[in-house]
Amino acid sequence: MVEVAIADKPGSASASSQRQRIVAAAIACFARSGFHGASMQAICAEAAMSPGALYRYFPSKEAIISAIAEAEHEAHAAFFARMEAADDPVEALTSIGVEALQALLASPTNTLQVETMAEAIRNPAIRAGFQRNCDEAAAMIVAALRRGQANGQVDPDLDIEVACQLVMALGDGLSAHQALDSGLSPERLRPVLQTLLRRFFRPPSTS
Amino acid sequence: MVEVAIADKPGSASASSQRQRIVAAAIACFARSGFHGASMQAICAEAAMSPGALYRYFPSKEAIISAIAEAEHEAHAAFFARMEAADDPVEALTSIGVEALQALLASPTNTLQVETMAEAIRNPAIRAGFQRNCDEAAAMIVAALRRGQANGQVDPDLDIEVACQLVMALGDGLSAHQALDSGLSPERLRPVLQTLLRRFFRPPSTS
DNA sequence: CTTATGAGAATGAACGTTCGCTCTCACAAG
DNA sequence: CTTGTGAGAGCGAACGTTCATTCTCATAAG
Repeated sequence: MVEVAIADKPGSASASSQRQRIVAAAIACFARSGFHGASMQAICAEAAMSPGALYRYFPSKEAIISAIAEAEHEAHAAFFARMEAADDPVEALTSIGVEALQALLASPTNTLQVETMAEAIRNPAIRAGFQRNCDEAAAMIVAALRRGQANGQVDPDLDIEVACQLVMALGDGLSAHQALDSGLSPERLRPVLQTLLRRFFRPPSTS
Repeated sequence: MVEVAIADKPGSASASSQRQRIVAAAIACFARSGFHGASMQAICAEAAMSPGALYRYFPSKEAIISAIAEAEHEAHAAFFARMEAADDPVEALTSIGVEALQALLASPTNTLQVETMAEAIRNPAIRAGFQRNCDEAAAMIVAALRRGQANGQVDPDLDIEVACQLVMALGDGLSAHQALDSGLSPERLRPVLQTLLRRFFRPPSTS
């Protein structure tokens, strides 16, 4: 599924491409059965690889989980980095939210979001990654909203930090609900989400 | 922790009180280690009961999980039932949201919310319960908001069903975030949440 | 030959669950 | 009152399975 572009070592199959093969297989298995429900044997089968070979590239199951969480972190970061360049933070939040949800719909990682959160509650390594993720995203969103306040695009009386937490919680909640069922199509969601964000963040009409 | 009020059978300890003892112990263990991380031995130890005794009251681990999910369902239903009697659906949503979050903070079930969602992705029985829960809550919220529209308390142009999904996702996201880190105190949250819900749902000011 | 790579059986621990036994106690018989 | 009985409740060792991980050995490349 995921192919590597650059060669790593002149060996038959580069080490990093083997790792990526394992990660892709693990994502498929974890999405199917959860972190604890998927066995290493199943991951080995999915990757067409023996346990001995797999353990040459990852020291433990947890290391694979961490690698996946790290990859998710980078994907998230890419989304939120767009907040930095946005002219209008409110419209940017809407677009990013809808697009992230659309991307999730077409990805095998959609169920892993909830899985990762559940794992983060108990696994300190995952938890640390999750919080770092949250903190980085929050920093970008808060900064963008503060800029918006300075530009008159965002209500200056809002408690921006709490508002940011609310918006991030909304995003995670939406991704969870969407992984579960929710015949909620992005097309139908978009205008309502846009209304919510605009009314929430825009300065009360004094015109 | 949980005491039974009505006698069940003239036996020394009533069957239903034993079940409640097991459920309470299981909640503690699941909150500590997750559904799959907690062993039956650990639940037995927490309940001060042997495996043989425990299996007299529950046929399997999954049955305990289902019983907990069912109990959560009833707790949720109690919250959302208040929507029916509310004069103002927007203010009711705010109060219910803050109170539910406060109740969660003081309860051992706070981390179970995420756990249950993760389990619902894969376990059909849990999933069915979760969806039933969602559907019932959505029905009440939608009905209340429709009444609000008729009374001029809610923007008549809103897509109420989608708006309801958004609000429920927000609630689940908040409970998840609060189980994970929660520098978010209910006192600080309340006014911001109130602002969000009011601005989202109220008719745009035409006064 | 040396070294990196992989296969796959083996390992020991831990799991959910079961089973046979013991204990307790209400109650009837003597 | 004492004794016998039967059933419900509980105990905890043991079972079979599955898991993550490791070990040994074969193979291919340099």
